[in-house]
Amino acid sequence: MQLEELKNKFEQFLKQKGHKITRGRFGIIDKIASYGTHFEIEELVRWISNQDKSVASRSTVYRTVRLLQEFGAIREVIKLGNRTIYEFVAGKPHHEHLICVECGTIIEFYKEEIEELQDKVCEEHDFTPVNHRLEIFGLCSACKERRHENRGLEATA
Amino acid sequence: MQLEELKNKFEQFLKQKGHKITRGRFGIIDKIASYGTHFEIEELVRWISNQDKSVASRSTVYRTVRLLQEFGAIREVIKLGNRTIYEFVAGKPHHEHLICVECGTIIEFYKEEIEELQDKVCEEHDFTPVNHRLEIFGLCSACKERRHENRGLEATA
DNA sequence: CCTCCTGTTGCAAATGATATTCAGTTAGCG
DNA sequence: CGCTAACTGAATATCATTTGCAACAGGAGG
Ligand SMILES: [Mn+2]
Ligand SMILES: [Mn+2]
Ligand SMILES: [Zn+2]
Ligand SMILES: [Zn+2]
Repeated sequence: MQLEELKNKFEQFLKQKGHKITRGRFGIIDKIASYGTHFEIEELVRWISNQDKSVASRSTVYRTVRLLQEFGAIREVIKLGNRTIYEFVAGKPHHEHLICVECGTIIEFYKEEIEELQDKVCEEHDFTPVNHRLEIFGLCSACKERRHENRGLEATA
Repeated sequence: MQLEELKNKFEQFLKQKGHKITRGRFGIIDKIASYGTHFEIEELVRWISNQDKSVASRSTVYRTVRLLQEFGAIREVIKLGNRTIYEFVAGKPHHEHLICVECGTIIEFYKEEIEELQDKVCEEHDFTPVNHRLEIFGLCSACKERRHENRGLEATA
């Protein structure tokens, strides 16, 4: 399993920074990995404390998420209003997101051509890209249908 | 000037929603228009209160920015950490942003092909896009140079 | 114009997410 | 082991944004 590999690399990372290898930090990684999808920190905090309060406190979760971001295992993938949605990117290939503003459904996609065009744009502006985020907000097919139905009822009322 | 036209349309918008035409709301529009670039709300609040405290209070600025967003004259264009950068889009054509993480410089760009590819992706997922945001974070040319210089010094130390 | 009703404003206080402080606890080098 | 620096949890602070509320001002109708 590549989760172990990631943990090893994270260990290296911590050592290099003069940080310590602690139970809490690795417990959090396990929790995030088993959570399995996009998550918000508060959501994660609640989930962890429901499962096993001894893993880590809210403060440690926030601190560790930060470390994992620096390390590169976690990305802020969606910023909607004052919510921040993260993703565990262990091994997962890079991708972007479609977000349904009605029901919150998240659809992932990857378009090579878009990536290439971005590089082109950066070159044109002598800009060195480090990372990027493309968010497309709209309605998923289910919500679009639901809206049509409702509109129909209103029209006949 | 198209600012007047925008104000007229905003007036229509307000009436339709059962809202009132007030000095404060239009004063804020003028301030945002004359501010001229991307802005953060707190920044705008400070700027307005430096210029003319009688225009509007912090609360009214927040409330009005919200209205202008609904109306479509303002967009949240950049979300970085816990900062939100807005833009007055009156008449300005749609575009995306390159953001220098070192100095904060913002470069605007527009790539038709990227827009088209996005539409394609949405179709493929039966998703109805409402709006989108593409943020590319990295280093502007000036900051890239500066880094190289520093790296050079460190290397010889 | 005046009146009245409703939406609006400013301020203070509430939120909610995230950061920080600090005192007690551990990791891990020697 | 023993020590010291890093870590942790709980409480507290911060920062942006929102909300409650009492005073106030649009604007429709007279
Ligand atoms: Mn994803
Ligand atoms: Mn812009
Ligand atoms: Zn949906
Ligand atoms: Zn720069």
